[in-house]
Amino acid sequence: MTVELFQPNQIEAAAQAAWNAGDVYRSDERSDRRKFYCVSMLPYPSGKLHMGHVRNYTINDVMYRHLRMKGLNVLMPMGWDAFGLPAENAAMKSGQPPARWTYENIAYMKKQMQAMGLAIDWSREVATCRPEYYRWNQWLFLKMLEKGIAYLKTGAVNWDPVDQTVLANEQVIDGRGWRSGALIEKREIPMYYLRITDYADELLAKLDEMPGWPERVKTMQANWIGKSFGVRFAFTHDIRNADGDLIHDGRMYVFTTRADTIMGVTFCAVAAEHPLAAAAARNNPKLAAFIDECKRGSVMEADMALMEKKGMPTGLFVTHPLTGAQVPVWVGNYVLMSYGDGAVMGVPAHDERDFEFAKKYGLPIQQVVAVSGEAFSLDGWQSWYEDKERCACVNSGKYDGLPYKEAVDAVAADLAAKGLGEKRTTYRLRDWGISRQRYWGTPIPIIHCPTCGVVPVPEKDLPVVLPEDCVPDGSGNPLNKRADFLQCTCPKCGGAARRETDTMDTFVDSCWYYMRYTCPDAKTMVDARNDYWMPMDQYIGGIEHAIMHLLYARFWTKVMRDFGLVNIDEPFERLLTQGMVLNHIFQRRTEKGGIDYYAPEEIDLTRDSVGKVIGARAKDDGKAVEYAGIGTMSKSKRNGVDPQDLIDRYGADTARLFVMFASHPEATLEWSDAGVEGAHRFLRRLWQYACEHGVEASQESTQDKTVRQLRFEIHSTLKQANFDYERLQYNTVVSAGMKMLNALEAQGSNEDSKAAVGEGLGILLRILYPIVPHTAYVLWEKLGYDKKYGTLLDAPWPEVDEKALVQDEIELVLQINGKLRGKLTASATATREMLEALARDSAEVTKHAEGRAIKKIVVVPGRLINVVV
RNA sequence: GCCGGGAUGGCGGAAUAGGUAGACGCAGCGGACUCAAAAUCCGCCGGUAGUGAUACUGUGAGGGUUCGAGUCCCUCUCCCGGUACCA
Repeated sequence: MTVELFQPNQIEAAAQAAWNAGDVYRSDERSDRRKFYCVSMLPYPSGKLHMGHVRNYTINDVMYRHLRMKGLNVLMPMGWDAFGLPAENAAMKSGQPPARWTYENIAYMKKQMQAMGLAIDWSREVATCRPEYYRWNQWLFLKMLEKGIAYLKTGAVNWDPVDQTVLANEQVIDGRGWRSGALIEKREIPMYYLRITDYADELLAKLDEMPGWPERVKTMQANWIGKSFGVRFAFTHDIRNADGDLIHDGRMYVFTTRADTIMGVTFCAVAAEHPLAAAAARNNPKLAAFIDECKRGSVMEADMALMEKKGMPTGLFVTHPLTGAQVPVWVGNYVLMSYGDGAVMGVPAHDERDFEFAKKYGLPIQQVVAVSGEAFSLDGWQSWYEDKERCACVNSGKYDGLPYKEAVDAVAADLAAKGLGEKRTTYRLRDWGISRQRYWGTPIPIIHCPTCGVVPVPEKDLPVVLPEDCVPDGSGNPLNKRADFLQCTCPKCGGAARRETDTMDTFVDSCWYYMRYTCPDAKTMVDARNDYWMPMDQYIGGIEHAIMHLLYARFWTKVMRDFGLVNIDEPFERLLTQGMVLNHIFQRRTEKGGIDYYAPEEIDLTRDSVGKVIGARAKDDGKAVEYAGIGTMSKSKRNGVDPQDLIDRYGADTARLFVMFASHPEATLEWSDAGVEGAHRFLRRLWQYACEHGVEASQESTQDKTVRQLRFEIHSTLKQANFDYERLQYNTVVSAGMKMLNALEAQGSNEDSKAAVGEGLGILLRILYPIVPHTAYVLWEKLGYDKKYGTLLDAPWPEVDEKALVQDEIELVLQINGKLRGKLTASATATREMLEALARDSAEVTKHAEGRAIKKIVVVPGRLINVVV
């Protein structure tokens, strides 16, 4: 065998040329093998790949190649989540239309993926910004509108009063617009919503039938849906609005999961947007000012939860439905109009938030439940109230002594008798608002007619095509300035009308792209090919998508099912949530309060004597930069690492090997390239060894002792690698490959070992191939294994020779009182009694027992003997 | 704040159902080869004490269960992800 230098560029070019020539990754539906459909969450075309992408697609590629060798009909497609905010941001900077930026990024990133040698069937490529894709977003939206699954309602957005535009949460920094620096206001505007809450029960219940999903993801989704049982009831009143009409027919509804504490209500709180608040503010300038204050600030849950709980009395009272007491109504900044009825009952004695609110504003606190053995105190919050199963009513009149469940039943029955309340199941989950006041997205197919009102675009007029030459400038949606898009005729009356300019949330795009891959040229949304490939066998993507994307995609699938488009309930059979790849973040505040991010390579770090980072400066101006800790790699934070340098320097196989070896796929990974050299060194060694020792196993291995030892090493390592492949723990598969090469190298080459070396090398190339396909593929052919097994793409997966694993003697650990004290060698067939005797008579036991009597001997077969004295 | 997850040598990580902690690498140190360097090869490599055998100690902190705990339970700290308009 001629020894050539290991030259990744040549090797990878040759392998990829062979694959492309044979179009070897194209999959179809005619195979008689079992299908396996595996998909990586489609990337946003932000410009360049980063390490998170490399990790994601390599995991998918490893799985593809492994299972294809195992004889499955595997499909791995790829596409682009091509609509979204970053393209508009880039447009504002460069003056180029988002479409151009997006298509250029797609072209570049596709080239990078091809250089990685991924087994992608590119004939199925989908870009969500193409009309032939998003027309079906529009089509299904119209069907949902028809069925009432989509509906119109108002919702709160961030309004920048200076730039006169709606901002995304990300564009609001410390309550100010990222470009204008202006204080942001909440504004209620009409939006389309999808009734995901109608599916809440099924979305929750089905989680129990999804064994292929990680527990943590199912727990997060279940908590997000947040099913709770309680009572919805009304406080009555006779408060009227500006027109003199009774507000909400004189009923202020609230929901509670703790109806057993209803006798402890000492106040109520409503949201700033609640009609009662508006009514009270009419003649109360101070309250009006407070309501205005509440409307400023963030709409984000995290901010809301952290902000100081503030309130102001309205001077209005409502009537307690059971006691008839007059209860003061407050406006609270922590009450959300979008959650439930926008009003809550206040029971300061037994709700932590109400307790703090009452303490702050001097409201009465009255104990109405107790747990035996626990003392009630006004000094601080006591968590035993939260343990509702232990609670029983006190100071509650007829309910006294009733435990939680009975008390809730009794209260609910009494409220129902008065026609003021009933038991109700509620969800934390809210309907999904999909309207975005942005340009670069799927146009919502609606026409506004002065005569007919809101008119859906007829199906025959789909798609409503988004013009691709707009350039956003930060002052609202550019579609509003496009007469050719805006002006249209009403499909109902034929009169002049205006087209809707809101576009859809990009989460709509990612709800079903994986179904379009199965039939990218279908004349309908999906066709029969989708029934072949779906449900997807394995979905792979970042843990950050554990809730929203995955829940929306599940919901969308159920809607498609209910329209008869698919015959599955759940889209994803198995889910692998890849850990985030993190890197350092450096930032500097702009004058207007925005944030400029600096890439790590643009920074000089100063460290103290122990190497701890104590300062950071920008290389360009030498001035200080704030270190913002560590966070997930992203374009927006500019802390992504482009894998291209790695690929150019060491080749794709080294990059793939290194990323797979670095950690378990599901573990978070702090980026460091220390160790890349080691990965490359390993491939070089493999190449060198294979070239020098490559022989086809043609004869039976001898029974020579070192040969038997080598075969034991190879087959036990193969067994481990098989197990690790099954549980998708690819980092230890790499370890197994390294161990195997170590074992082969340790074995000198001679006539006795020739067959075993040939066998071992054939196994090694196959277990490494999914991870380093180019090197393994080229070596496989160079060494002639293809003549025996065929091309490595479809070569049979190696089988463990159980006979090679049989050993005559085994080593057991000897413990005394659980402490390691020595080792024993015993026959593999030794009985428990023999092992106990062996331990009893050992020098270690004599020494460490120090004359104490043996109480017990624990024998773990094949592992250890623990002598308890 | 709330929900989910994580923390193991100087570093990345391994330990499959509670059973030898540190596999496999990186870095480092010592040596071989070399005029020299690189590359390569061999050896050492958690800490403390000891020439050594060995002993003690050690998986974020504190407590518990067990013959035995990185792994199970309780309390806490820090970090990461999500928190509904980043994707």
